[in-house]
Amino acid sequence: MTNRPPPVVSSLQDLADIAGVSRATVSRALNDSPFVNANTKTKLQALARKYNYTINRRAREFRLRQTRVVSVVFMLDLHSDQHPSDPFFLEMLGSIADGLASHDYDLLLAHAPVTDVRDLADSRIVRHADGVIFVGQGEQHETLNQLVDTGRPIVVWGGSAANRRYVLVGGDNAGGGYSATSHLLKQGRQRIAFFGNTRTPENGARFSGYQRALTQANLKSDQKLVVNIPSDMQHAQTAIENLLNKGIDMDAVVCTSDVMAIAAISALAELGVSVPDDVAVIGYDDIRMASYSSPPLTTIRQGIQRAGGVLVDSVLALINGHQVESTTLASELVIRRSCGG
Amino acid sequence: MTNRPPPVVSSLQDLADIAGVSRATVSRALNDSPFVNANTKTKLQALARKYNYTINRRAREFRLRQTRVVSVVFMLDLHSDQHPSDPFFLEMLGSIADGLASHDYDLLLAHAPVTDVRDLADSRIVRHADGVIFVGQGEQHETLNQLVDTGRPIVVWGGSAANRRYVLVGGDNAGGGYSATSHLLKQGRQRIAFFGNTRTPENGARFSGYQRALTQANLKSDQKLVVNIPSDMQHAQTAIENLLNKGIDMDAVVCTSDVMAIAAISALAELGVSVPDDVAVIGYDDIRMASYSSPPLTTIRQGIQRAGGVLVDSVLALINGHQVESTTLASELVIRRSCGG
DNA sequence: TACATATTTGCAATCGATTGCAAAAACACC
DNA sequence: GGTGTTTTTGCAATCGATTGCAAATATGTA
Repeated sequence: MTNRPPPVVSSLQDLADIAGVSRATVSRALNDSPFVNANTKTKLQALARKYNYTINRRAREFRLRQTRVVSVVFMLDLHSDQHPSDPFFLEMLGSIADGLASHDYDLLLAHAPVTDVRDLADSRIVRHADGVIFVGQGEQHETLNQLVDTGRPIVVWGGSAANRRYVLVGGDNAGGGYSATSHLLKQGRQRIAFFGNTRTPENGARFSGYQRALTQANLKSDQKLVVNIPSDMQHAQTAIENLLNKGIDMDAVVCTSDVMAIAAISALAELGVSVPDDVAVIGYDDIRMASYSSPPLTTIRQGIQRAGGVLVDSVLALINGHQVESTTLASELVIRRSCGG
Repeated sequence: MTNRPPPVVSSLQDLADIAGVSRATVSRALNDSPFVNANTKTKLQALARKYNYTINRRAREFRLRQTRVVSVVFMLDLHSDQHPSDPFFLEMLGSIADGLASHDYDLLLAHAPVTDVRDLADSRIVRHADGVIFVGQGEQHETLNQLVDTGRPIVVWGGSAANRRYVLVGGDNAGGGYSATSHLLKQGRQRIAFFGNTRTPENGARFSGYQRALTQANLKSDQKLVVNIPSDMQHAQTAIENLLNKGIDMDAVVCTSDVMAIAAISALAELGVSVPDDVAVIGYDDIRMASYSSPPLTTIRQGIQRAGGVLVDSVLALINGHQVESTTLASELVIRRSCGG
């Protein structure tokens, strides 16, 4: 087929030589500049396709001093020594990846838990990216505030917190906590436990919703039922075991994540407590597995798919120097069998 | 504290000017070259720290024509329209991320399902990275073979397949399928179903192990019990419903992933079938949730943590021009309640 | 045709780090 | 001090794309 010895085209100059124009013109043509004759432009673009040439990204980024990379940092709970294994992260990551890809940005995945702003600001995660998306605030609210002062475009998924200076995207956590709890109350549950690390803004808000629902039902929250633990499976399991061992009366649990709820249900079942008959359990996030667990999980749906898009749009807007407002996405109660649905 | 007006140090030249040497010397000093006087070297390194200067990665990569980036591509099942939500992916990703980070490489996450090699070879995923790790082969064995011919360093997590030319890292799938099945047989189960897409090399091997165990027990595999479906929750659920609706006799299910097993258990429970009393279920991967589901899941453990390290070491060795052997990691049966263990 | 104006194109500097080669400095030894 | 080695350092070219400015070409008008 191809009997022409294929010249190696590895730079604008090569293509310019073939076309008999200057590399400046080729550069402009491929970047769709208005200062190039329309015919020339089409011809050069066709030529680039023909020789399977694409602009050298490294050279371009070097010259333009940009990276076209956005870092994604998952804020791990420092009190939980586990690697992230919550599918919520994966679903969020997928949704962010899609959003970035559709804008031709790359996604740099950060791994390390974050403690010090200085370290962070100097790190590759931040320096080597045009912007950063943080998923969750952990207990690093103030760190994030300081980071925004360095002028870096950053966007955070999480809950609202006092004196916030960074752009926030998040669900309606107070509303979610409220509707979860009041749903259980409507079912006649009275002794409702709350599992989660309330020091994070997201969970703090969910907890306040939980309390509001109790107050509204003329119930007082019982400190013995409020279990302040990292949102992972191990802690949820242990918490159930502790409550049952101590013989604390309880007929429902509100968890701040679906994986906690799933682990709680398993722990209850292992100890012979029936879900939902004896104890109802409700999760948070509506990860895909929520509808496939045993029993299927009642939960608060956060629009994870939409979240990724909003996070990406926000960070790209910041990168392009625009003003960006924080966003709150609606949360929605999804009723399934785990609370007697 | 700092009363000296802080000079902005943004290039080797700036630092060289301050130190009164040439930028060549600074470059060599910061790269720990042996051709620099030890004193000079320490002095310059201290200076760099003091002025909070780090080498401009973009410039360096441009000059060196490397990226220090490794792409990770999750091979999605083309017959499954779902985004990845299997925690196996997340755990694998975390383990790869750690491995790369410890070698100072970045992780570029690829999103799109892959069909055509040409597209892939031209894509940013491949061009913009020094190497690529594929997680799973899907049904793209031949595509991967062709891609390796382009001379790119690629490493694949998966199962062995005929005429393979790429470097493979994987578990002992035939062994895993065999030990899962023979464990069930030892428990007296006779009508054992198999769920999974056997067209992928990994699952093909697991299926062959399943068959070998049956043959060894003088049982013939029943086509009605072999359900060829993508390894996701939706399909597993539907498969259970179909089998039960058709009244097909069965007392156990071997699944090619834990999420399938979890969904199968849920579907069975919803239809009033007890696990493990009526039907035993066994999964694959030993994701963290396996031990927290209801009932806890018997499964085949793949050393996911170790896998990431091996994948990373292999791809970096390829990038550095070394010869690399394929690796098979041991698989291990983990017995929990879901099969009566 | 001559001149003014608008469109296109090319020249050449630039981004910051690396490295082959040559020059300079340090050292060794007589 | 002179000469030969070995260590250090500096010079300057290079990677590939972008862009301000000037030059060239095309177009319009009298």
